[in-house]
Amino acid sequence: MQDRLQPGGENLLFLTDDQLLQGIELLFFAYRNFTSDPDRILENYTYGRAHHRAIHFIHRRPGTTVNALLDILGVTKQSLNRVLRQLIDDGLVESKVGVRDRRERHLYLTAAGQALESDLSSTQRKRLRAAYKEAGPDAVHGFRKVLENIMDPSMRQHVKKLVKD
Amino acid sequence: MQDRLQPGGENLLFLTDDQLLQGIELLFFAYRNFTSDPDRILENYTYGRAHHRAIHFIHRRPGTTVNALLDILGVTKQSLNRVLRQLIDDGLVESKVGVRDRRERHLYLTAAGQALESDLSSTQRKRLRAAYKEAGPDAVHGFRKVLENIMDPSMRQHVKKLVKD
DNA sequence: CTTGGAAAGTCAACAAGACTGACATAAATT
DNA sequence: AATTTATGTCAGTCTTGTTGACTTTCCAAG
Repeated sequence: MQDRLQPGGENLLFLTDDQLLQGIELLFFAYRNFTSDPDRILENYTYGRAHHRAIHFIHRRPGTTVNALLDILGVTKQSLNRVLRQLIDDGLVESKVGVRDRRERHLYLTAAGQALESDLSSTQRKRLRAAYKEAGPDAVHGFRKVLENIMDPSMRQHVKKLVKD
Repeated sequence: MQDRLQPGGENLLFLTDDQLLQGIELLFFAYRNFTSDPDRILENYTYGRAHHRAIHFIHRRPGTTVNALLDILGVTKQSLNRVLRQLIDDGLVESKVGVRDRRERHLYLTAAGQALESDLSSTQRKRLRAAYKEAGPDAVHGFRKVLENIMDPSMRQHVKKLVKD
């Protein structure tokens, strides 16, 4: 928009402090709206955003262990345990003792868990799909690139990429 | 990356559910890392993220009223009031009675408030600047475009744009 | 000029979800 | 046999959000 090419010079207007502050605000508002859809659904349950996060990552990484989940979510085990206990008690998550290492608990969504995941996820996918569609593939590529750069390098491995067979 | 042009067809691979789920995870991780820098600074104070948000928006919109801030932050006045009271008591924020409407309180950062704002902001600007720089202007444009599309239309007005004189 | 309502501030109680610290159990590893 | 690892649990604290009730200030309409 405002960052046109300077005549005969390099365009660095997108690095001004004002542009950066706008980016900070964009992230703040977009993220809040983005999480508001599932939050509304969760109001009908005794669950919150913490449950949503656990459900999302168990869905994406079925069979993941508690420790791996702790690593991804970056919370304490006490905090995660409270969430998992509720989800297991309510029959949304199944915890299976590891075969190779029986200390480990491998986590899976039950049918009910998958149903809730689908509900929560579909609102966010819908919002993101509309945003992607309107912006176009090039913009989406830029969006992903900048987000990846914002992330700590050590966390980038946690974004699960589709593996082509 | 994975979304190459299909031979003779339209490229809609960036709209697959898997791509969308990756986008959801990118947003989650990037946003968390993005807020972790100021969070670390705030640990040295009795402040949290709520104080940071108030400081940020008072900095960007000096003289804004409590009501306008409530609209932007989307919290209850009781919640905001607790935060503002601390910041005012600690001499980081100044509350001035409105001239035209003396019920209104206009909020400003004091010198100390500006100092903390600068500390908090600089960590995020640094992270974002590096991310922008590496991704390039086109990617930044796409990043902003998608974030704007993700936002509720009614919130877009709240992202303060630089006014060219 | 009175009064209704808006803006702001305050008090109290509560809940979610994060935290720390301490401790328990089972299983794998050394 | 001793130690480490993975997990689970209890207890208490903190931040930050919530609702509800109430007061003060003060603009503006009748």
